[in-house]
Amino acid sequence: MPDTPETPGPDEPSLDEQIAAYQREFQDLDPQVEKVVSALGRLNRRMNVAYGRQVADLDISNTEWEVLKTLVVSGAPYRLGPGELAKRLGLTPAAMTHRIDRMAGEGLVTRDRDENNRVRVIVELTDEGRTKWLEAMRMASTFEEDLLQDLAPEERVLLGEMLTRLLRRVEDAQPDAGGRLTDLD
Amino acid sequence: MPDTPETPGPDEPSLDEQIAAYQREFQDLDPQVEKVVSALGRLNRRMNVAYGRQVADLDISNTEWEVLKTLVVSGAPYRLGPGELAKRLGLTPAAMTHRIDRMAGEGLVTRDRDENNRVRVIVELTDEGRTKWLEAMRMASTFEEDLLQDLAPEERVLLGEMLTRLLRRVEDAQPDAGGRLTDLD
DNA sequence: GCTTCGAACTTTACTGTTGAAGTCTTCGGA
DNA sequence: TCCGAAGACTTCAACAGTAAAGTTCGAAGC
Repeated sequence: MPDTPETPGPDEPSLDEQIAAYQREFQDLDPQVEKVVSALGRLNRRMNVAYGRQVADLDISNTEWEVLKTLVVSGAPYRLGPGELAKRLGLTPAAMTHRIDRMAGEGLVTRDRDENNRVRVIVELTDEGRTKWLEAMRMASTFEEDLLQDLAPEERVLLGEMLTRLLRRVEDAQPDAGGRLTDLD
Repeated sequence: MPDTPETPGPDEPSLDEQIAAYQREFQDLDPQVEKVVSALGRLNRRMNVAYGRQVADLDISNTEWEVLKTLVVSGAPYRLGPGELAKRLGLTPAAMTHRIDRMAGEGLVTRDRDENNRVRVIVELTDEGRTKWLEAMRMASTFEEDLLQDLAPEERVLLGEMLTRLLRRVEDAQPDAGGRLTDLD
């Protein structure tokens, strides 16, 4: 039997137990804030595991799926350079080189020199890559619909809106020396 | 200049642009659902980068901080076996062995054989490890407070409650063959 | 009291990522 | 035109993680 990375935290303490433990050690912790943050973290871990399992059925990895998504989002003709891909995925260019190697080998993308500027490289989605993306997307959207099944339509909108507000706070914050999230506007 | 992994997605398309792109390629995508899911993903990526930068000031890595948190949550006397730690962190035991090696070398934890059952190993938080956790927690809670500054107190509670509902859906779902999230109760 | 089984790590080989150095091309002066 | 600097990858060495095999101890049968 393989040493599986094991579904994260099977008998890990519940969210409330976890927060209670933190409060015992660190009194001025705001439990409301901590609940939001901890739930976000756990939710994401679980979701990534679920996505990974699903796309594995298509013989691609979670990381390859990320690349496919990025190319699709860039729109037709589904082309980006390795550097741009790396930036958008938060990877080093070196990692991107290897990832593209693999994916080109699997026929998900092609890698070619830009004839107009021979320093540049163009990574382009193949039809197979586009098909894989579509299949993954279909599976993902089913999963996501299941995940949100307990939320009424208005709640979904509200949740999306609140998360967007948080996102705006992190994304628009200029890299402040002290690491504080500065006021916008 | 080092090849930095670069703050994820500096000029990545906005959330709405991204969703619009998906819809062009995959018509029956529910934009409300997708907005929630994409915002969750992005938020988490940004937050992890931010945490990583903050704890780096304490000379620990994000992954080491995870271990410290897990031990603190377990409560006094802050002891767990490598296997249990691995399970809670979603890692293989092998990875845990190396992580503990490193952390023991840095004085954040101790590693000892259990005298009552010499197959078992006990990882215990040191005072230094506990101090690091506390400092990291202080920085994190400031950041989290900043992050949530645009939400009114009632909104924070509501957000936490909705996220908990989603979490319940993923955590309680039995590993269903088809990957569907089954109905509970 | 052996022996076998199973549990709890550890070790080894391989894969993927980072950080730093190297290569190749383009561009902007001297 | 030629040179130097900058940009865009790629290569290389070190490190972290996974999978699978190995080790060691404890427990359960015979």
